[in-house]
Amino acid sequence: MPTLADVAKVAGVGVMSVSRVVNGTRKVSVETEKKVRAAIRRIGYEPSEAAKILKGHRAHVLGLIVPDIADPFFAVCANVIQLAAREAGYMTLMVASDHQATIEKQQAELMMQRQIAGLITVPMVADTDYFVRGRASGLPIVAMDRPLSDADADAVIVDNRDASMRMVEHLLQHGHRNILCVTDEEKIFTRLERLTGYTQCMHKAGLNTRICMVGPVSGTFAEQFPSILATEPRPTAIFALNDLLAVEVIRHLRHTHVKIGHDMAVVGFDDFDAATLIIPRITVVRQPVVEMGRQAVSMLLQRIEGRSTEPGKHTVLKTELIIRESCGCGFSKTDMKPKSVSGGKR
Amino acid sequence: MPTLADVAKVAGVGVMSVSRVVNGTRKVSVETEKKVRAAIRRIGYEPSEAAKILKGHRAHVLGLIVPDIADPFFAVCANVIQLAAREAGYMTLMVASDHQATIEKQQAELMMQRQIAGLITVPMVADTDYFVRGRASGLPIVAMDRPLSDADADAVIVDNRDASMRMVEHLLQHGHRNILCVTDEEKIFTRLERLTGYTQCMHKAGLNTRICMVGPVSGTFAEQFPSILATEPRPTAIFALNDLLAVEVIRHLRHTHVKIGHDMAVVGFDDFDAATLIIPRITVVRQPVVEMGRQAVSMLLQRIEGRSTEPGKHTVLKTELIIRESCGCGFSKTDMKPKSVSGGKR
DNA sequence: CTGAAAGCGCTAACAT
DNA sequence: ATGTTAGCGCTTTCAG
Repeated sequence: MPTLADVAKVAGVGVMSVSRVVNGTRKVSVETEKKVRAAIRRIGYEPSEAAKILKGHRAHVLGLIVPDIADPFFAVCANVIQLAAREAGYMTLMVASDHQATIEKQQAELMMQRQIAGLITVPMVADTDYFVRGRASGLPIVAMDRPLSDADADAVIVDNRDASMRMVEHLLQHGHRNILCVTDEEKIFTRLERLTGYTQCMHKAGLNTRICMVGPVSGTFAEQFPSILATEPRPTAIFALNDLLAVEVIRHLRHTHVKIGHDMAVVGFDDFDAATLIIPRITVVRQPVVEMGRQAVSMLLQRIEGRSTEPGKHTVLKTELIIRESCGCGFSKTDMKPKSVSGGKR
Repeated sequence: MPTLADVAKVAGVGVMSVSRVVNGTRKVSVETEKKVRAAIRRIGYEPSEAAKILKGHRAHVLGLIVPDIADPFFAVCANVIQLAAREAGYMTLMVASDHQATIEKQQAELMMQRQIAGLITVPMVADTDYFVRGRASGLPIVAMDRPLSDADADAVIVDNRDASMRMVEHLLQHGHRNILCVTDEEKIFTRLERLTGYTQCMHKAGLNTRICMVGPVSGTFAEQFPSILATEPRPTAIFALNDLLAVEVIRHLRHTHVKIGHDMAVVGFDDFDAATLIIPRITVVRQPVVEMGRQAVSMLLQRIEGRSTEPGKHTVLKTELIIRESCGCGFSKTDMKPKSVSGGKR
């Protein structure tokens, strides 16, 4: 591993001239530059990031914490983020918090020790102390999918509540009055917002809410659904608050031969591959996953490069209602065309 | 940021005592240790990895290169690997090569510059020069999903050819004689092996092969399928060589109202969520994704910790034929039970 | 415009 | 068992 000093020796100049050429820190005579460049190529010099960090610089590395990399939603996010980071000259230290705030915190601190230039996180709790310490030490942080309570944090989120309301409204227009909302036990921002959207919309229409909570404590959807069906008034539509829940619901419905779209309308939050393979195809709220990732990196880079010093901004991205057939909407020629699913470019 | 020297000063001992306590390098008197530990806690010391790297140590970081993090197969791999790495005290530098050998190489070299302790890669070409340079500099490398031609490389792969043969055999047992194999234009190990398995099995049975290549050059499946159907003998079964291709096939079949399982048997390689949501459910070859990731990390750690110095081993993992209904097999009570999909723990 | 020296935090090697 | 020193590769500072 040749060092800066080696280059200097070969080029016959001082170390600082080499440093200046490499970093373009200051003016250097054309002749010196030529000699240095030649020497660099000749011995194959590559700067040591470790030495720079030791001198107080930050690593050209971004940190990324998501709950689960295997989750299609986060996988697409992670992919975009890593790509954008690479294009900007950064590598990505990526970790799954496994939905645990303790792991999230621990990994965030390890990343800080490594002098990452910035951090993108899908925080498990809105009130993280590592975030405060991070900001204190000047580390830019962008929250994704869920905001941080700290007013100084940038965040990229979507209009969860609004999306939820639009979806429920659509169901109401189909004449549904008893809409079951399926959620899980996680008390996270997105779920809560979506639930609120559902509740508000139902109440505004003068209707009762009906919520099925799925999870280790409450049990699976399959376990709870029979008794839900047995209780009047029977729901005629199901709104699943994320892709995983939608899949669970659909799977159970298929198993029990409840005909989706006929016996029971089914709609979901998050678009997923299977949504267009099933007949009828599932109506969903689509989140702009790719855009979210791009935005997060863009905001982070702004902070890193010191271009922005204002207090934290919340970028709220628009969701899209993808009306297909599972809500009761009829088939249409254009609707039946197989569309490429966003984010699945391969 | 308190340093080792700071701790030494506060504890009233020499720097090396502190270093020894922190790293457990050598015996230290109980008293000194107590003083040091107290001082560390008091001023909140945390070791600087950069300084260690400068001293010639390696970072406690693993590199991971996959073609595409958004691809469900690799997303699950990545998740497992990152988890196993974390459990072993390593962070993971993760990057998508976007199926391009140039990006793979470039990122691998950046990782090496950062002094990663080991690298797991899904190589785009079997013959990478960065790998050679890596080994030369003592960097352990494990290839995943596809082997490297270098005999000294560890690899974790599956029995692609055998799996393919078993699948085709199953189709033959159903009485199919004209089986269409759908593949893509990527000339990668897995695809080639699976194709070979198909071809060998067909030839062994005295049957002709029929291959539909999908890609930018050849065109989409939808474009080619009509003419395939028009040509005698008409295929009665389709074998898609990966999950993405299977989805493309299924989507087109749905669109053209070809009834899967009745008009046309459809089977795939790689299990995917949608496979069990569709009726009939899709018969597939399941790869042990989680096991692959775990194995890769385990092999890498062995090398890193110097426990193994033998030449490269190829670990070949067994695949599993998941017989469902799309191949023509009848429904059975146990088969209909919704199973949890491996790797999707959330 | 260029160079020399000091030092970032750590540990290997050598004292004690 | 413990302390001291030198130096990893780089940049900041100060002198030319």
